[in-house]
Amino acid sequence: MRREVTLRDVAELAGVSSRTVSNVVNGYANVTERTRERVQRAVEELGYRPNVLARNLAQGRSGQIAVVVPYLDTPYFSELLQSVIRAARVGGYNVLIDQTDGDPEHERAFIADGSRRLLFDGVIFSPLGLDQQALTDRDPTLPLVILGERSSDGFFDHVGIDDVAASRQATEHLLDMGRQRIAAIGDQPYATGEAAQRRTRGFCDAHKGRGLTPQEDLIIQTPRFNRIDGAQAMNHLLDLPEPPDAVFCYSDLVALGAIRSIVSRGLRIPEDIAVIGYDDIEDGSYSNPTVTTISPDKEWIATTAVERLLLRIASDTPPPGLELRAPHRLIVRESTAGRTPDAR
Amino acid sequence: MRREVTLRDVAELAGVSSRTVSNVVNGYANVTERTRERVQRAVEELGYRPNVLARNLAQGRSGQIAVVVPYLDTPYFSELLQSVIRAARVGGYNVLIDQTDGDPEHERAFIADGSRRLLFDGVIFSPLGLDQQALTDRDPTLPLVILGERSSDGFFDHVGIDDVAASRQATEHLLDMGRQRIAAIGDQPYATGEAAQRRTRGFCDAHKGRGLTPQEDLIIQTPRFNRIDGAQAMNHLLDLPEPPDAVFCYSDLVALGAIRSIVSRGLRIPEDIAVIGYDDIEDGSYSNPTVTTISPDKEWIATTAVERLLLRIASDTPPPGLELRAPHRLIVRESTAGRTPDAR
DNA sequence: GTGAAAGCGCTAACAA
DNA sequence: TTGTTAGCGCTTTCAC
Repeated sequence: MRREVTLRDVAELAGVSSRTVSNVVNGYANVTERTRERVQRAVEELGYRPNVLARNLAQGRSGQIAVVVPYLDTPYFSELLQSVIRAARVGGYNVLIDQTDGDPEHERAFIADGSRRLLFDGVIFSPLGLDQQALTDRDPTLPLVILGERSSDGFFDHVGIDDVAASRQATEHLLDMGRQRIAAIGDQPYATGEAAQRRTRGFCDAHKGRGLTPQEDLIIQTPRFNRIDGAQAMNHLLDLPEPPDAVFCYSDLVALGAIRSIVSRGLRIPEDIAVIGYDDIEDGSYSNPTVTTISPDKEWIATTAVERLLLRIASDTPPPGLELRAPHRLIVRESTAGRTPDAR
Repeated sequence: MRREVTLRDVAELAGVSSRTVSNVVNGYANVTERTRERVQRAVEELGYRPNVLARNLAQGRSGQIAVVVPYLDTPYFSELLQSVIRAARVGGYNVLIDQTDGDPEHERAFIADGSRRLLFDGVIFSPLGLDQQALTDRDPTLPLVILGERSSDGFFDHVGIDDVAASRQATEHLLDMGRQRIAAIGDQPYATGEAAQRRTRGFCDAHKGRGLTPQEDLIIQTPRFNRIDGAQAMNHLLDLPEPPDAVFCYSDLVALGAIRSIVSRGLRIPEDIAVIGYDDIEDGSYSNPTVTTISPDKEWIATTAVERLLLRIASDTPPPGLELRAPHRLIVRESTAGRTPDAR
């Protein structure tokens, strides 16, 4: 490759020191208009462009943040990432994205004392395979914001909606529609299933709040929150001697899978079975039927996460870890309300 | 931040030169077993970890590749990205992802002589707003692989399926089902719509091959390939005095939008109107009805793109730009074949 | 097989 | 306001 034009070359041509050129290039400090112009001209004449790698080393920062999610092709994450990238760009940061496939080792590599540490100035992380303990054993110098699962240990920020309240609200909506046998799909009663457990709790709370008892056998566990999980769980439910008349799904993908199963059997939604989802992904507003769902404010989550992370990066004494509650709301669509006469 | 442990510190403790430590750390060259061990111990004792930033500068490479797509939340891209990340990881590369929102300026910034040039060793790029000309005015030193749209100018590789053939095949499938009035949704008759135009060509070729003439007024243009575009275009078609009995959609999202419109009007798929899509995204196999589609081999595309890019990065004399044809196949589902008796 | 030392190109403390 | 210069921490040529 051709020899690169360096700061020194520019300095020489412009007849100034490299320090001055650096100042001009970075828009720093006080530089005489005359000098600035002279430098500018030299820059253009030589086609100089700063070497990011050198700058990174000298500054000890990379100008990049990493966003780590379990699966990129989960619509919830890809929709969220979109907003994260935009927010980071505004803050002058590039975004390095990685997916972990939920592999604990891979996840740990990101937040532990690793050789990649300096590659990013901070990490926004949506863990899946790591339990709370593993989150605590991390590089303490790494600015970190956690999304979704888990809760803050006081040393990082955590951004997410109130799962318990949201799930309770979803379940109450089904109860309000007069449903009697409500199933839940997505429970994960083990260390890494915190988020799922919070949803189950909300589900039970809603029942208890009305003096009802949730039926154990209608709470179905799934390893993940994908379409296939929803389809399988729903098939199981439909095979019961007395199938449910409503289902609360822990994600919209699960709901879409469940809907597929229901429709395949020739049953009607919501007449025979009402379905509600979680996440408000775009698919849910175009499917047949469209899906009633809990809609977390993704824009708020993304913006807040980036904001807090940049703050952490900028501070030399790390701010206290916050528990940040994103707004959410219930969006009622066909899967519980039925087709409205003039739907289009 | 605490003072970092450097190579020199390790060398001092181990009583060797920094050169030797570097050799050990990188698994280079010939180092005596004894020396290696001594160094290894020092590394552990001090908790040394190499500084990626310094290494990058010294080597003049970043160990990162960028993947640039128009929209991250388009399932086709997020599914593809997933495979790209995996393939890159195997090759020892990190993936920096960016989305351009189809903005030509933003796109140009990535392939032009920019200050971010050194941040990635190569780029896999799926352009949307740039025409062929703009692609040619790029940093000639940048290893580049283009996905999807456009064709190679001989200086970069292009990976994609044969759009004309695939579209022809899709259309012929509809003709084979006895459809008479076939519409096409997604044409883009302007400079940046090459891919769309190739699909339109295939659509027309299929008709001509059977001695038929495609009807101009059934070829609908859309600005993008999203659900909303499909829904709107379909509504328009349904308002025609004589609506089509089949639609070829230029993406699965368009198909899903179209399906939504059709179902909303109480029409049946495929009895009244058959629908075929393009891309084979997961949604299409869980929707009601499931979507017949053209399925590009995404794994092949991702693997090949990464492979070629790494090859380009490694070569000092750039290899010739190749036009690489990914395999594709037609997947027949309910939107053209109807519900099979024992569907589940 | 190992050591010495010269970069890589930029930033920023210190001086002038 | 501008110049001088010492790093940033690693790689790598060249000599031993």
